[in-house]
Amino acid sequence: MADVALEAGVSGQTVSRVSNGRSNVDESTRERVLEAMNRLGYRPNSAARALRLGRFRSIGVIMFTLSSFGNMRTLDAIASAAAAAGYSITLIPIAHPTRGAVSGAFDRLNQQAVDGVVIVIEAHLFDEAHLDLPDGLPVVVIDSSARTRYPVVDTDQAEGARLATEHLLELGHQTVWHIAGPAESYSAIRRRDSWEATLRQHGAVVPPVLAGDWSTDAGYRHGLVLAADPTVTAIFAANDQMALGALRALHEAGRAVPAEISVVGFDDMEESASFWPPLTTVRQYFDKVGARSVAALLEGIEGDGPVANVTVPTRLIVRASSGPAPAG
Amino acid sequence: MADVALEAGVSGQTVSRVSNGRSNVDESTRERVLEAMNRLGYRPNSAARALRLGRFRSIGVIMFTLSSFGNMRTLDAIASAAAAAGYSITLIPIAHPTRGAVSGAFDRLNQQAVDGVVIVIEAHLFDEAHLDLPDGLPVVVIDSSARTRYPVVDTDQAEGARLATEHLLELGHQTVWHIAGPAESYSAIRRRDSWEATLRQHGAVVPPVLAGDWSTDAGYRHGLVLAADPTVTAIFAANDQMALGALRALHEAGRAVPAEISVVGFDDMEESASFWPPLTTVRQYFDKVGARSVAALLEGIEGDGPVANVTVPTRLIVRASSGPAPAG
DNA sequence: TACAGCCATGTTGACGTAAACATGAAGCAA
DNA sequence: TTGCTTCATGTTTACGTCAACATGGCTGTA
Repeated sequence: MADVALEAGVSGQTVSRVSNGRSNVDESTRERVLEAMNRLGYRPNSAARALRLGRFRSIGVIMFTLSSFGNMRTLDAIASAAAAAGYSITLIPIAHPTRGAVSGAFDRLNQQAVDGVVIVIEAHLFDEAHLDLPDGLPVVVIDSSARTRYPVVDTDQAEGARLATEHLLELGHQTVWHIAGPAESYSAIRRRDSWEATLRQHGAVVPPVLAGDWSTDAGYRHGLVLAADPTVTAIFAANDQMALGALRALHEAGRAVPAEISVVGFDDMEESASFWPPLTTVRQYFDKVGARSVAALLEGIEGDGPVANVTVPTRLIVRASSGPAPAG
Repeated sequence: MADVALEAGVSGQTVSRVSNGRSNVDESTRERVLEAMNRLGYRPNSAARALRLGRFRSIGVIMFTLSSFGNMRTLDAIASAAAAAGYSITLIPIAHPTRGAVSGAFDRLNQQAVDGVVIVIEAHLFDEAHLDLPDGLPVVVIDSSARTRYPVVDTDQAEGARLATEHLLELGHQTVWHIAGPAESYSAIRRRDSWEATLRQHGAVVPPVLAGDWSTDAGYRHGLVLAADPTVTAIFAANDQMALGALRALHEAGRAVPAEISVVGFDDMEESASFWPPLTTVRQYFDKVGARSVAALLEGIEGDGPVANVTVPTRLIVRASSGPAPAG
């Protein structure tokens, strides 16, 4: 900065004013300074600026696997929203979801230069009592328990599961089998609970829950079992990947979809419309979740009032994998 | 820091030494300082540290869509490798891949607090002449032209396409049709070129290239056309999503896979093994690409010598979607 | 002319840290 | 004992920026 000031024949303060777009600088001076900046390739030092201002203009995002469809879309939306607000994203991945790793990540976070944090951890794995985020650091949680002391932004899991289950019941199926997500996942639990509640509400028998782990393999394994059971006519998988695995199992077993068995997923991945048959599923608006969480966080950072929770609705996308229950 | 120093009855410098784990501090003093830190909830200020050291311990990642399978896996690997080296990741997304947006991202980058940058932009969209990264800022490019002045880490696209094409030729197919990626993508071009070269090398006819855009829709559209052509017996799609779209088109047209037509993809997404039929494909090791690019970048940041390019091999994963050419 | 008010610009200092140098005590060999 | 080394710790300073205050020229009015 001093070099620029020298080059332009002004003081450092004037350079600072120009670089921050302040109005009280003479036009000719401003141009001289800008030219000097270009000539010298001046870049404001963000560390010094952050030190001075006490703000980093950066948002931390804590995530487990990036490799899940939903997390990725959410991250994308968070990044876009943050960029639009002039914030950058600092990614804090947690490779192995052990409690120790989570604590470690939070410790590292304390050292990070962030003004706020979005936590995208769906599991019970972090015990809030044990993680001490710096006081006053705004936090927003995505896809977790509502029992946290931080604001929560989340998809309406219960509504989505209800839509899927009712869709199948309305097609005339006696009941709906459920391939669930892992027991540690809040969203998996909420989908399962809502599936069960919807069945009861409609007076349908509640079959045993099939525990999965979001993977195609889990869907495949349970799909093989279900395919062998002639009484099964409708399956609701807790995500599209498990639905895909189930579809494969049904194909291998020679069961027709949807003529003999209907399958419904959850997520609406880009590929789901091209599965064979194209998958009926519950669409989640991850982009909206991401955008809303950033908005909430920014309110926490720049605003003053308390931040409200946000629930994002879902939508049932009906495709060829679900159809009327077979006669008889 | 001053408070901690006062509380522990030492100088700020000693606090600094403790906080950096230096060895030349008496054990009793160290404990006293650590205790004071805990009592006061002291967190080192990363901005001040960065200002003093001129290092941020952060790596910038510039990406187009996060929502592509490969990018996501790569980002995951980059994040893990960076975390292992004590670096954090600053994500710089480019929402709309126009040239202006790219330049904007680079401008923003200049303001960012990063020690190096990984560029994951596969298209020609950025003209190096026009983007002025700060001199001396280490850069590694993933999945781009080898004509950049920066080190490149990339999957061996040509080898992968050759493996796929030869696999089909060896199964007795007269030739192989290709659903290509977008013309702006370097990796798409390399796969196409290698496909073509392999066909020629084996004396096979080279059918017209079918231009796609990575999407399942593109695969579906071209798949419908190919399904209607009785001479087509083998399809090599430039990625798994287009292969999935093609599979759907073939199903709809009632063409048997692989009895009548074989299909091979590229990427090996997690879902590909569960497609119907399970997809033969070329596996890319995105995690390796990510890890290597971070290693290369760190060498550029912390090392001194020139950084070499890295090529990561691929592997053909044979599944049920490819089989011998139909007789006659 | 005199004085107030405004505006562009300059000067000073502080943000929190760590490198460089300084100090002083303890240990050890001649 | 003397002189030299080693090691823990303290002091000073600079990193680059920007807020706060200071300065000085210009304009307009009484």
